[in-house]
Amino acid sequence: MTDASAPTAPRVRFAPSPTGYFHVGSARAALFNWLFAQQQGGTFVLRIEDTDEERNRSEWTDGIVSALDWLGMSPDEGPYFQSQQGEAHQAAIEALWASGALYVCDCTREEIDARTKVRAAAGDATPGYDGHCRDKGLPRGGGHALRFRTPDEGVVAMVDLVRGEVEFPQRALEDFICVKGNGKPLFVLANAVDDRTMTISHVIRGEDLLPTTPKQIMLWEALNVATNTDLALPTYAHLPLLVNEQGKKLSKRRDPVAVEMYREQGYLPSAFCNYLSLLGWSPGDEEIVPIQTIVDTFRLEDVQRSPAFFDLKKLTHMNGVYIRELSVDGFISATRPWVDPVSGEWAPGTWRDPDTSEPVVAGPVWSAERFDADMFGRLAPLIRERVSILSQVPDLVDFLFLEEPPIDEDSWQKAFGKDEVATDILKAAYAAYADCPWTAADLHRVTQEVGESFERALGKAQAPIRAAVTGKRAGLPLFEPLEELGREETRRRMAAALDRLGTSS
RNA sequence: GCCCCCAUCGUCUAGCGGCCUAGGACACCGCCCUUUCACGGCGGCAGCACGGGUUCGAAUCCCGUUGGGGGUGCCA
Repeated sequence: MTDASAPTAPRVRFAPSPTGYFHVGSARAALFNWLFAQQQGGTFVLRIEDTDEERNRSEWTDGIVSALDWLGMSPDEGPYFQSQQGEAHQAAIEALWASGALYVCDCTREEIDARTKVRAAAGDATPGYDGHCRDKGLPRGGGHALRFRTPDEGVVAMVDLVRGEVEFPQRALEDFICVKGNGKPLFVLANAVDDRTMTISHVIRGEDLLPTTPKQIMLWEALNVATNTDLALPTYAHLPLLVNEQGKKLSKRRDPVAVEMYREQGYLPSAFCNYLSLLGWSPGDEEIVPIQTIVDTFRLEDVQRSPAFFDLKKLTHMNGVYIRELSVDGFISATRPWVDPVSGEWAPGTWRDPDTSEPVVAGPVWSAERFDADMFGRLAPLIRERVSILSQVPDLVDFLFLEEPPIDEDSWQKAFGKDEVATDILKAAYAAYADCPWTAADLHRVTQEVGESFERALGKAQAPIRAAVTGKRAGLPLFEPLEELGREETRRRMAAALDRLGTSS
């Protein structure tokens, strides 16, 4: 038995067009749809709007599906493909035509623009198409487009869950094209028809689509009339745009918008979603909260109406917090693709920027044989505290897994450039390390003693040793890695450094 | 040009008429902790765009101005 008064579970859809990569703005739209569906016990539908007839469609669709999967927002239904809704689209077009909602227009863009210019000169600022072909009664065919006849007076009013009441004066709404000359529907029509066939209850999308909403509402109502149905209009919710530091809509050209890139760089999906949820919404007192808390407290009505700047610094900070909250084992397995890729598994370095065809991060610099998982595991707690994105890990441990430490010239200069005592300390430590007990604690003590003999604090005393053994001036605490490296290799590197300094050991 | 949307620290936000001499977070700047670097702790800087109303009382409501953004394709 169904209770007519019981609210039906909402059906929302995420409807991206395949473009080769997954845009962060899309990810945000997907997230808010997903959150709403989760909370309301609704259905999250994925619909690929692929009517642009492009190549590599399946590959690009795979990208969307796997990106959603990575983010933990796999759809309950779909993916459906707009390109496979041809029959429904044609039926809708025929019904609209039969009901007289459409008319044929044979104007060219040039003709329309010319007339607009003339009108402007005459002081009439009404833009857009002027209804030139409205009553010409042109026959269908001949490669001509079909326009939707809009009323001249009145308003289209809607209640947007985010924005409240919004009204559009009809006189500003031109007779828009909804069927191309080739008979295929335009986005505005196809999108609305698909929402009807998929019985979508809530359309949650970016603010950039707000201006097309009145057209879709008119289309929806015309479709109801034409097909003698009474499908309820979906409830709309238009999310604020994600913008760059200039306050402009995130653009593919100059902003880092590919979600794949964030994955490559080692952002955690949990942190990424948490950050995205903060753009235009707030969970309250604490902003770093589990996804379930977000699901529970999320309300479309609370979504901010103004655009939000996508702040990489804050995202990165939050990612660092999430990394530090990982268990040691969790950290090790999360880091694995960056330090020890397993063939067949996802690995960084595989995704190419569609514009440059370049990978965004490089893989490990050492060979698989040199990587020591046990050693890495023992050092993991020290590493975990020092990275905010996972792709920073290799740089912290490379010296452990390479034959020779990669010498950073700047660090070398800092360590030995102007401090002549540095070489003496290195020499003294080299000697002291010859027969001292080889544990981190002992190395700590012995190094401190060496430093004291030169009236140098430990902070100063460890610097030349660090440069000699790791090639860098900053990194993990020194003595644990030295213990791992072993007496022989550590002293070998110190001797090599002394050689390089032109001193004999 | 026209239509639409928006307006709290540099940024993301809390605030939904009195609890606000406006709270938090990121960033930034100090100090502390410290074997480097980080983490962490403490402190600091910094905001209700402007002008009119409404009200005993306005960041909160209304109007206007200014500023910003989006849309304006036989793209989606």
